[in-house]
Formats: sequence, structure tokens, C-alpha cells
Amino acid sequence: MTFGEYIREIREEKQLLLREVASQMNIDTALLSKIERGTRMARKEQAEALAKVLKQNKNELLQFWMADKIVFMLKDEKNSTEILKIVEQKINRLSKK
Amino acid sequence: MTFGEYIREIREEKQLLLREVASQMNIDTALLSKIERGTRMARKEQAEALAKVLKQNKNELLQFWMADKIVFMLKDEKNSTEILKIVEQKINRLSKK
DNA sequence: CTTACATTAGACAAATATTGACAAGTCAAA
DNA sequence: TTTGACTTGTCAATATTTGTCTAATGTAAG
Repeated sequence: MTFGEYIREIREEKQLLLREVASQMNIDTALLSKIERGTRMARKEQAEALAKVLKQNKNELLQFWMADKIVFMLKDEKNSTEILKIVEQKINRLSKK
Repeated sequence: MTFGEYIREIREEKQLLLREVASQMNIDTALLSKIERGTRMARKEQAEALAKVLKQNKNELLQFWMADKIVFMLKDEKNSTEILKIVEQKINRLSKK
């Protein structure tokens, strides 16, 4: 499930309209529609605004948002698993210091 | 070790000058210097050109290059490990399909 | 010290990419 | 057919990235 699918699900659970949520975020309805459908990437501030409007844990949603960005980078790579291993090693080394 | 550190090591092993490698890549010496020092990110084509000039395995170097980009995105995140887990799950699900 | 050459730093314009809004479109329910 | 929710395409404005130039710094040899 992508970030967009996720927030759409929450929005629908809460029975909110695109128009309502977008308005609270101070963005165009069309833009929110695109974010939910994945044709546009939310900016960090927008992800934060979404957490607020949809009453979600901000850090958790931001993690999801960031994960989405990385998945997007990797989605066309045939060696994505291998790349992730390298990343993990590097991150582990970084965090030790 | 970052991508830049890595290629600098190889270049020095081969006793090549920045000027020589940059010239073969058709870029300015200053730019290659920055790439090696990590103040600029190489573009994909430049990473490929480096593989060629330094006679490295292209796919391997590109993996390293991509890993570096992701590490760069995650380096300021406190929950990078958590984020990576989410990414892995998503990637695994994607590759199943 | 000077010279010569390698590398680096900073600033800039040009090229690219991202962003948000608008207008027009589809779609479904009434 | 009207209404309201959502979607799509396009565009100008803005922001970011890119590569180069010049000047600075480092360094080894004479």
C-alpha cells in the first residue's frame, strides 16, 4: 500500500471529502487528489499537514511517507534487494558512530 | 565508505589525475573533485562513465551509487532502521507480483 | 623563495524539475 | 439535466541542480 492509498483509506473512513481535507491543508483539491492517487508526491509539510488533519501520528506518517519515496527510487531497479542490503550496512555503520 | 571515497580510492590506485578522469568523462575537473568529496552527487550517466573510465563493473558501481543516494536521504532520520524495514516489506511485496 | 601543477572553493548562469493553481473533463446519484 | 465529488491536462512560477569559470589553496621540486 502506497502513502497515497493509505491516506485515502483514512480519509474515507472518516468520511471526509477531498475538498474538506485539501482546504484544511491550504492546497487545491486537485493536488490532494493527485497525491492520493500517487501521480504527485506530497511534500514533507503536506505529509505533516495530513497527519494533523487526519489525526494520525505525525512521525509514523512521515516514516511511511519517506519509505514511499525510497520505494519509488527503487521500483525500477532489478537489484533493489541487493541495494537495500548495502544501505543497511552503511546505516548500521553510521549509527554506531 | 561513500561512493565518492570509493572512486577516489580507485582513481588513486590507478594513479590517475582528476584532470585525466574528468576529461574522459567530459566534465570539469572541479566537478569530479566535488563528486569525490561528496559535495556534489554524481548523476547516473556520470556514475556509468566512471565505471567505464575506471574499468569497474557498471552494475556494481551503479548499485553503490544508488545506495549512496538512499543513505543520503536517510542520514538525518532518527528512525532510519524502522523506515528501511517498511521499505523492505514494500519491495518484497512488489517483487512477488 | 619561486615555479609548476593538482586540487578545491565559491559564485554564477543555464538547464531541469517541482510545485500549485486553474479550467475543463469524467462519473455517479438524484 | 443538474449537482457535487473527483480527476486530468496544462501552464507559469518557483526552486533545485548542474556544469563551468575564476580564484584560491596545497604541494613538491628546483
